[in-house]
Amino acid sequence: MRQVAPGSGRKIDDMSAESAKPVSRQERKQRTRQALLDAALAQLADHPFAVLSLREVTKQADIVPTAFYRHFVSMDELGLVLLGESMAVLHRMLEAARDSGTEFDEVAHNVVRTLHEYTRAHEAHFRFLTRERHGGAGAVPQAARTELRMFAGDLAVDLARFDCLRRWRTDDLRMLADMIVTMLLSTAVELIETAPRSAESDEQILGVAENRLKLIARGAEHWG
Amino acid sequence: MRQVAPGSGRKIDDMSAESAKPVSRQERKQRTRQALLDAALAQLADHPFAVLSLREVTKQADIVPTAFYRHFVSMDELGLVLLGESMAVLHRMLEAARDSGTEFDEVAHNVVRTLHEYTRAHEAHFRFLTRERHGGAGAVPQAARTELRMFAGDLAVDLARFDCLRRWRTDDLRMLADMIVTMLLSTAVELIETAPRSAESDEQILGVAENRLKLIARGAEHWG
DNA sequence: TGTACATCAGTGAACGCGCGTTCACTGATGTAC
DNA sequence: TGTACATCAGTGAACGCGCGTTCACTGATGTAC
Repeated sequence: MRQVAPGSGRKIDDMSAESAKPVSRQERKQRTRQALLDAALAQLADHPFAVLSLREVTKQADIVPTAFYRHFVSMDELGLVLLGESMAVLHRMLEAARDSGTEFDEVAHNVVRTLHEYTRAHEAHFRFLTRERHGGAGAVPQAARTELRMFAGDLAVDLARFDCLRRWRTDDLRMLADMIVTMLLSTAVELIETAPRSAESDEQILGVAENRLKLIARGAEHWG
Repeated sequence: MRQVAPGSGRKIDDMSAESAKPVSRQERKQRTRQALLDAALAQLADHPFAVLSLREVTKQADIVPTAFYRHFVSMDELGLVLLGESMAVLHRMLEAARDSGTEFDEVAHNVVRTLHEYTRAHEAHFRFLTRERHGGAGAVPQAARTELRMFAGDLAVDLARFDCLRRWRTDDLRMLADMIVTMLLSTAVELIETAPRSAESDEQILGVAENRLKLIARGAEHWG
């Protein structure tokens, strides 16, 4: 991110296709901002957010610590942006899984495949969400809990559309949605943290996850 | 913890019953050690373990920072001792819940009551466990995950004794045990974090938890 | 198109602070005689 | 029981380090004419 004569410091990926040479100031700023977010996300693989250091994040984003404040007023603000990104991923996943069937078992199968795809595409975000969910009293963990609670609410609305859940009490739907969210997130973390990574171990984890969903579905069918 | 002439600095609880005045050196040491553990646990209410500071912990235990090393070689060692305490609580709870019935619904009811009792008696330990479970790459979170995995294994063995689970595959029993452990721990955290605290809100949370267990039970009955 | 000025992302020195850890010490407790 | 010595939990000064944040600055980009 050092200032250089235009073009002289261009990175490899700037060369691709029709890469316009005149990188505008706001484009540069946007890139640095993204570099900060990426650097933070990378460090969150191993540590809770509360332990991140502004200096480490800026070092990894290749700017000087003080330049951080050109982009965020505090680490908490950056954390809340990451949370927004993570929740957007989750909502897109829910969108993708919607209408993936009418039979519970069919839905379970498809949901688990969708989860697999989204988890692999956004590992860091999934890890971040599960970690911060239990992360304590900071602004980020609190917001994460609120967001996930709202997300479970959205899911409950979707669940209400299933025939056998149509007449359930709202509380019970919430309970069901909470269980499913928790289960999906722990499956995501299992996928991410299992090493060595292989198609076989992924399939095994997905199989277990599908069974958990089906078990919940059986329970729901014989409820009340 | 300042050194004082014998008896001159006695605390109120030293006065109780037949409190022997001659507090031996090893008794004093044991008390300081416990004070350190308690201080750490108190701070863990709001923060992940990774963020605790030796200086804060010793301040709250009323000793000088350097005296910490008379009791533990590092904060990690202290954290692992806390983990041991927490797992002991969990195992005692499992023990107390064992043989609490033969019918699933009866067991669900009793288990949830036992959980309530143990959670209230050991709030900090329950919170510590759920937090560190997702806490990252440190020694304490890793050990917490290992311990909880083993605990789920123990629970799976107990589950195998139920008539309708007798013939389940080991994998499926593990899956069931994992779900139950996760569910019980999140119920504990809900109990702890819900404010304001009241008998009504506790009952509501316990009711939902009981339903979740029963739903899982229904699923298990109609499995395979 | 060329020139003069404004903007502002990134710089680097400096600050005060809390951190973990070292070390030589103190003085009450414990023990040997 | 009394005395001389050993033990060792807790002390306090000192260290070097990384932290978040302030500030005046630089110089390429952007704009007005």
